[in-house]
Amino acid sequence: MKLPSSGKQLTELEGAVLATIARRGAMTAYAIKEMFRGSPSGFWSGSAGAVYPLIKRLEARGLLDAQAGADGKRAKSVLDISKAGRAALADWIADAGRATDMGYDPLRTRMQFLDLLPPARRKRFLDDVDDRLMAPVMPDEAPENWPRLHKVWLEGRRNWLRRFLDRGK
Amino acid sequence: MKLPSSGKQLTELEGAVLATIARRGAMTAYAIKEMFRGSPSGFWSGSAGAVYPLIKRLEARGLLDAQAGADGKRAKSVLDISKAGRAALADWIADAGRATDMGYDPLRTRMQFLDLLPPARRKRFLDDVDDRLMAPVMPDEAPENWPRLHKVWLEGRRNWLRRFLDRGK
DNA sequence: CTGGTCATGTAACCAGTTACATGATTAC
DNA sequence: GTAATCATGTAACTGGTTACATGACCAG
Repeated sequence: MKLPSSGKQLTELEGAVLATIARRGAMTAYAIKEMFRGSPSGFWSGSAGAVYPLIKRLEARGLLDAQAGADGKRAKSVLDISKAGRAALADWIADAGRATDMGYDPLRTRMQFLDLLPPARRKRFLDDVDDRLMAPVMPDEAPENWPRLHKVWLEGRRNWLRRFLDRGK
Repeated sequence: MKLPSSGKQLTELEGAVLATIARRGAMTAYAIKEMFRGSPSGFWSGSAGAVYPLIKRLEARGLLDAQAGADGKRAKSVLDISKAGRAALADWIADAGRATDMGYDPLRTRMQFLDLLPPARRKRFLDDVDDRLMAPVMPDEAPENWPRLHKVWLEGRRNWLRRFLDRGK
């Protein structure tokens, strides 16, 4: 009704997959799956049941080109982003509306209801959270620019938490 | 296999609903639905198709008590949190593991792939995001403590964005 | 020749979504 | 009496999840 662009917009996972291929160059579905499995977010599990159907979808929409890659001798299909794929990707990234959506933040959600915990338990919880935010959880095989972003993100998160708690007196 | 507690853990929406009832006191499913419809997060739409089945689930698990409230004369069922519900709620809030999960952050995801945008478009995007983060989007009927949290959250977000961009040189 | 990794997939399930439907009550 | 809101639901769909299955290839 209000989307004059192509059919429907990419999901977050679809966009991220497309972006990964755009950056890394042609790769197999398996390689993509493995990259997401190693991501620091528990939100994307990189499960086969998500990735393979997703690839099929993107292919069907003409956003991915698959050529049968006889790299050693094993049959595998190597995926690359198409022209249309790049356009769709740019639209997905540059979508400021979606970018500024609040998203899904389990810490924020819980902070909202902190007062429902008895004080002792609340303190234990906050200490625990603080410890975990301090831990430099950095999976080895993360994409190159993840670590920096992740680090800055964690810092921001600690600052936010502190600020919120301080202002609450 | 590793959860000695009761059956299964609450989803984020289930936890938030339980918490809302705990804070507000007994209310109808409709009232809950309306509260979530007005939330600043596009993530929770407060759709009937989500809320009503969810209520049934919580009731069936004994976390909610429903009494038929003949308030005027209209038949409606007024929901209140049970003893077991309070316990489950506390466990859900105090779950530091889930609280420190990265969650689902459309801005973070896109920042990761900023370099894939042509410079001009990147600049437009970032300006647009900045504007939107400045806008004091404050729905009228938010729960009392949302506004403050939301404000601090937006501030933190702007700081993070700036820090990330600065450090990128 | 055996176990790990590459590679691709499917089936059953789950918790959401949109869209629709129904009816009672209330405000004007 | 009529339109908005209160109140509750259902049906069809979607994009994930876990768990399972299959087979080729490679290193020891």
